[in-house]
Amino acid sequence: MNKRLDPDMRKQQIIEAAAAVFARKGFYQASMDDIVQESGLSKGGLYWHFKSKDDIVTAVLDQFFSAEMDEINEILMAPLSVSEKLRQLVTQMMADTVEELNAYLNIWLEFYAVAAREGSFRDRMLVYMQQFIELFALLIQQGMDNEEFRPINARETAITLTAQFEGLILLWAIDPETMNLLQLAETAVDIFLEGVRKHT
Amino acid sequence: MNKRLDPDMRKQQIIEAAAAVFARKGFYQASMDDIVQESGLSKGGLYWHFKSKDDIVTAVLDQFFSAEMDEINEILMAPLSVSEKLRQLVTQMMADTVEELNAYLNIWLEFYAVAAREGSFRDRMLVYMQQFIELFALLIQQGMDNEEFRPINARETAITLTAQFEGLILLWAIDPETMNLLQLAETAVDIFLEGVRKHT
Amino acid sequence: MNKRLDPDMRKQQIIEAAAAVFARKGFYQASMDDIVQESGLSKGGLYWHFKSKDDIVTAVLDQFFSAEMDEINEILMAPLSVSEKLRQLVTQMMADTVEELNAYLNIWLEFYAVAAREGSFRDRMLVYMQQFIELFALLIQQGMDNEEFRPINARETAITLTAQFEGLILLWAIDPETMNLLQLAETAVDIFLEGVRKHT
Amino acid sequence: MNKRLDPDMRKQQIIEAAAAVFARKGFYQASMDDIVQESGLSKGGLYWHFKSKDDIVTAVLDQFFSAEMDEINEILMAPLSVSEKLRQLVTQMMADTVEELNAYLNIWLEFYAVAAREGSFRDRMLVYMQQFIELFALLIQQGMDNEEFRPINARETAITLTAQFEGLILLWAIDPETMNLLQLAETAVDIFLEGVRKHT
DNA sequence: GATGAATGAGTCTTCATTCAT
DNA sequence: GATGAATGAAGACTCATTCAT
Repeated sequence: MNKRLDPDMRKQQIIEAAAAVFARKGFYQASMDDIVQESGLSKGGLYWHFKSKDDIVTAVLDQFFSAEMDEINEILMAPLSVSEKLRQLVTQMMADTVEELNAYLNIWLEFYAVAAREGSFRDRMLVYMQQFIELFALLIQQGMDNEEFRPINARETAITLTAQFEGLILLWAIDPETMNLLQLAETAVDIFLEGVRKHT
Repeated sequence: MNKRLDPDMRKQQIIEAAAAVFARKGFYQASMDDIVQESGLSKGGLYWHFKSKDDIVTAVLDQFFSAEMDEINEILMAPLSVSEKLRQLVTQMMADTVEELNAYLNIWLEFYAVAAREGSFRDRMLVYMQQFIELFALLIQQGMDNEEFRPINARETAITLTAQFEGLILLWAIDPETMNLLQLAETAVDIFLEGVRKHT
Repeated sequence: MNKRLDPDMRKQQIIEAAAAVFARKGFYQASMDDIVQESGLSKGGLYWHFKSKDDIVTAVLDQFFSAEMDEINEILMAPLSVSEKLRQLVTQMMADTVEELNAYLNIWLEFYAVAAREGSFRDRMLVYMQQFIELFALLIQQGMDNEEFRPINARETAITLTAQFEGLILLWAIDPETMNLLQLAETAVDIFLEGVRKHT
Repeated sequence: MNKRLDPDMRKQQIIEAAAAVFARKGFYQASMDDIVQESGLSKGGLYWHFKSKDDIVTAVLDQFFSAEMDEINEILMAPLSVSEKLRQLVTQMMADTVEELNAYLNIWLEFYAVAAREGSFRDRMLVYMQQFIELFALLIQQGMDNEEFRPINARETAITLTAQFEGLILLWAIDPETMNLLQLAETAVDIFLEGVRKHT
């Protein structure tokens, strides 16, 4: 269709089309033809840039992960108290989820499902999860060092905290009408911070 | 193969076969032929008892839900302090998850993914989630009435708590080797209980 | 369902149900389950009385033929001039077609289609057609003997006449809204009678 | 099998294969696999050019109709008396039927059956029938204007005439051994022309 | 006689992938 | 690089028929 774009831009174009289609239909429900139509390229064109459907799925997810990680890292750099950073993070991430990620939430959920079943996907997921947990663990360790938090196991607590937010997104994805994700997240942070804070 | 079972037992037989197949391959990856093979029945036999593949999926999930709800209800009836009940619940549910539910975890995750995308599934999911949240909310209300807990919004806290456990299961499903689900759950309850307890 | 009817009545019950279903869906579109439902009997019950679906189709058609032949014979016995008999026949048969046969017209048409393709059906059809033509031929011969008609080949003319009416029913079946079958049939007889009448 | 034909030729190739199969087995008895085999294309290839079995059926019939209409139109253009044109038409059409259409007669008959039952097919059939009747009506009107024919209702007579020929084909399709279609058609035209001719 | 659960070959259709152009 | 026609295995589902009860 459009001729001679930079190959990376073509890939990007395909990834975006695929993401839109996957969000609408799920990885396995979506067909290559759907992606063809959404992308405006031809069947052969897709296969020139990606060698299989799984390849496209993987590319979509990688892109998704790195976008999320970038954002988190940025917030963690800010010069705030640990408690404050946690609040920020929550506010920011949930606001993102509600706004722009909304459309891609389905992909997110489906990826958990697929990852739990298939090795190659799981490995990619693990890398991401571990980075995420690592960041939280550092933050928590910092909190203990500060004496903002009481002594706790940093890694376990980090996992717990990650789980808390993934879980909230999960529930909200099922019932966005009744639930206010931002408000719930704030309640969760409040309880968490109260639960780990050092009584003086 | 086997002839003339009680119709309910046949349905049960099919549901179990289907659950096993779904756990292995996922709802959409699994074919009716897979279920045929696993169940030992014929294609037509399956369709005699269930009118479509979706019908089987739904039956598997309903069964799954009601089993879980039964167990939870049982624990909630026990004559314990609210904090103790919460600990019990966690210990019990996570132990279950690790042991018997293990095989069906994949189904669980995939159902979240599908539910976020398709109405009929979502509705079933909502009913379950609401029951679950409701139970937690009651427990928390009880905790406040007891003066075990400080004044908090019971429903929001219940959602938060549900999210915490669903989230933990989610993460653990991806990385069961490194994570100790029971231990993590206990850490989570500790923090939670500390976070909501009334200081005297 | 109902118990112990006379076997012939059971057969009749099945034939009627089948006729209704076939009219609605066609021989091949209709399933045995459709007939089961319409008849109120069970699957096994149907197969007790008829050994196959084709058997039921055949029975429906035989019944259909003999009903039509009876009616025609009756009219031919009446003490009228040949021209008058022809008019009567037409009036009667077309009125029947419009009224009661209406529902079964589809069967009629489909049977032609099947008969043109399959031996066993064709043979049954032939017997009926030949009887029909034979009757017309006799009538026409009578007309010549009477000197109502000019000398013509009785058999060929009979076939021609049969074709005329079958053809009218055919066209009308496709477009019953615009066509008035009775009127058309009268026009056809008029032209025919004028075409064969002896000028004196 | 063959690669890269002109798309229209491919469609034509499929239509011809399908027509052959339908003639042999009927629309509903024929399977897509039969057409695949007859056409030498693959399953996917068929579905690339036609989106469903019904689509193929429709294409076969459209082609069939237009071929027939072309031929008729040609004859009607000839500079002959109306009576002569009618004779020509009959001779030509019946000769065609006997020769080349022979193989496709079954399709013709089955289409009547299906058309009487299903809307989309009926509509296509109606268009064709109306064109056909229209042509005859014009011819008859011409005959009256010429004073070849006595005053009659042109449309009704046209329908009658159409019915006469469709009917003859119908009967002949059931019993081609005993009947001489050409001869019968001539007898029919004779009687018809005598029945409508103006006595001077 | 009658029931309805069970069978399994067969149906139409989809879809990831390939490849001649 | 790109196209889109072609492939064929696989999918969900149907249905005439059988047979234990």
